[in-house]
Amino acid sequence: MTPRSAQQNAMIKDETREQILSGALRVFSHRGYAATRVSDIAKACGLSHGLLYYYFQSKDEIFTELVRRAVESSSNALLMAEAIPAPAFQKIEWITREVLSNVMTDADSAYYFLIMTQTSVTDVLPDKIQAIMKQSSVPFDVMLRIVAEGQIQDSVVAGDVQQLVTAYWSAIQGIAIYRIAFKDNFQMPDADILLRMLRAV
Amino acid sequence: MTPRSAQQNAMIKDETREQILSGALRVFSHRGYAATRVSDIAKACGLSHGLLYYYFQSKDEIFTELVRRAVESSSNALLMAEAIPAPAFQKIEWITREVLSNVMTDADSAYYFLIMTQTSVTDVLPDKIQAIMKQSSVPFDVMLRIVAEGQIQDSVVAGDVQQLVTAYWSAIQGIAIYRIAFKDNFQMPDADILLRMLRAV
DNA sequence: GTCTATAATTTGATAGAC
DNA sequence: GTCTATCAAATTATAGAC
Repeated sequence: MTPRSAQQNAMIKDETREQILSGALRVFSHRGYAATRVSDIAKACGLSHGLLYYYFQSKDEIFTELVRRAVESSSNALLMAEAIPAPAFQKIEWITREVLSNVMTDADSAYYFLIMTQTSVTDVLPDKIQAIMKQSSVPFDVMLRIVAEGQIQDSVVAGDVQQLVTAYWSAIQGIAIYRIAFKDNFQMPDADILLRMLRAV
Repeated sequence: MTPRSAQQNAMIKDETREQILSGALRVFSHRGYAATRVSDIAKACGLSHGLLYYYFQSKDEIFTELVRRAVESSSNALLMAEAIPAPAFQKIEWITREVLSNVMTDADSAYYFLIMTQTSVTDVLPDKIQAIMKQSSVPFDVMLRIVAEGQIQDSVVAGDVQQLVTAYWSAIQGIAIYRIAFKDNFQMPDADILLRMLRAV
């Protein structure tokens, strides 16, 4: 048997790392940070308890990486939508359909939503995570700007912008959670139902 | 000092029991079932660790009682609204304003929502609780009936009833969670914003 | 009724064999 | 790279003093 090259080793290491993060996402999202045991994660990704500590320094570090990715990806998605050269309401439509479609077809997408929700509610979390969570308002802030823009363009209904976005974004998050809770019995609402909250009459 | 009467003792016992449940609701809702330590609850209600076991047989039993109350109160509220002798959309309006008002002014109300959400998502829970949770679809089912009634009366927009209620109820739950996450920075959306999802045009 | 002390388990994390 | 064995700390639940 020829020895593995350094490159091959690096690839294996990378894959296993992702494998751990994937299993951890599933477990953390369903049980929350504190309730998740390291051995639960190990079992979920079919690896030994000890091996996780070869890839990550602690349970904290695994969770932190997941929260970091959740914040990063949702922020990027919203900032990208904002940059689309189109009328405000078209941006809102695009975001809504994109998010709902992701939540429906990609389980991880819904899990990331759930992790963010849990993290925002829980009072006991490592400091590092608290710091990352402070950037978690980016998606909400982007929505505030787009909705305000839509009101100027008369495509979004009049009313308090903060209230409109709170209702809209709460619904998005609520749907992601419902999708996980109901599993196969879940029926995804059409984007138009949500858009009625914002669309000008 | 005169000895306490049996009646006085019973009152104290009842009050302390409620005190425990009140503290437990706050802690469980913020940390989830498994992450909540019995000593956390004891600290939250200013009682000793051991005393909780005088009132409840286990951590399970405390949580079970809270879930039972959450299911019961939300079911009762919705069933009561359904029984109001009024057009369907007026029932929906009443429910929406009532729930949002409660979530805003009564912290416990929002905590109950959060417990229900967590419980519906988590995969590892005592069997007893799983059984209670099966009744948790009552509010959703009531909404299904009222919305269908509203469509017949042409006061609710056309469309798949399941989808409409999923969007509406997800938004309600999402708002309750957001209210807890944002605390004093939260601005409650006006009920009309949510009602636009359902109102006929 | 309420507390403190403690027993039995379980957990996060480490060490060392392969 | 991956596993098993093990430690120190924390947790649920109980026992017994007041």
